[in-house]
Amino acid sequence: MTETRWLDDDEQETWRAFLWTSRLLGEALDRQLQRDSGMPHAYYMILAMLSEAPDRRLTMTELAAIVHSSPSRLSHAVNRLEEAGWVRRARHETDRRTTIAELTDAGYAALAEAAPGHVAEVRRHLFDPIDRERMLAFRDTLHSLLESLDPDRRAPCAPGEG
Amino acid sequence: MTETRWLDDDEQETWRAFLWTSRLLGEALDRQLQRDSGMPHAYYMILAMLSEAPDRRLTMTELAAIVHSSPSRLSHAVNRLEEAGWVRRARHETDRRTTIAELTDAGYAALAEAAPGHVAEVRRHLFDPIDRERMLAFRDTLHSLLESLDPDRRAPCAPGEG
DNA sequence: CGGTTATTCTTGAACTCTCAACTATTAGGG
DNA sequence: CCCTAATAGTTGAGAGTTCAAGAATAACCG
Repeated sequence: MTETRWLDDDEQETWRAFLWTSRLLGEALDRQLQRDSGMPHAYYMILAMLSEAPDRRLTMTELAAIVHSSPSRLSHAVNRLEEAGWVRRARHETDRRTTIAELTDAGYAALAEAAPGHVAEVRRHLFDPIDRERMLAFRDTLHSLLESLDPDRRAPCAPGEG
Repeated sequence: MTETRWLDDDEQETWRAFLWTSRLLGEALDRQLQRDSGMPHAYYMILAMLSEAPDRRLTMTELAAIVHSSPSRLSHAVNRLEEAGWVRRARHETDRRTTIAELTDAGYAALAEAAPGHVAEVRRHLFDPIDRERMLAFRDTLHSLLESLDPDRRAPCAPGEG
């Protein structure tokens, strides 16, 4: 046990600003999606990532890595999404352990309908308030943080339509 | 309804980087606190904010604003914290509607014991990976976002020992 | 004053997430 | 080959959050 090095004032302010920003932004997006499309943001993300995959199919493990979810969380979520008719489970051809999650047409339609409102909300809260230069610096900093948080680089931040 | 303006590649990358960063960081902190101190981060924050208040007391409304919580969430949380003996509810002198939440000595002790490990985790994930210059730029960007997300500026990011 | 409105806080139900435990299947090593 | 270990996924219980509803009190205002 070494002596604790406390946060100085600048660090304190940075940390709390990050905390409130991610909290408020997350809540704003959850509220908008829940209200307008009846799904939480985590579920939207699952549909979005599936929609970008080849044949709109991914194994549970692949999907969990992409949306940064625990296996358990994803399994529960897919249960709900299946009940809603937006996702379907299928068997893997050769490995009988693995389950494949597949976006249904209804799921694609729900995603397509939800997307505009969601993107507008992201733009309003995340991109309207800052100019492009600051956005790019912000992105670089986030990538540095991610590298430390997720050393295995499981998940891409690359483009799609989410 | 106007035509949707989708996110371009840089925006997409920025948005996802922010999403995963806040998700992973939040989960890391929750896990550390839950494991080492038996409380989720939201509860730690409540104790921390109370500890910085005059007499370690705040009304529920004040506290909710400071920790960016809904009244309901805070009420449930204080129920648990009261069961744990870390917080006590008291009456307001003149306004019988308002409840005052007060940090107990046991609560202060729990906070003091949890703090070093928590701060270490914040430092490890948030400050070790980036230098001071980028941290300050990061902070400024977050403040811009906060201004849009929280126009009433309800909550301070100013220093304390949280 | 008296009635409406706003504020403060709490509750219960529904839902999501976490964690630990568990099943089933495949891969590895003597 | 067989036994162990690793991988893939699911489940149930417990805990936290959200939302809508409601109770109590205070403030407003004609």
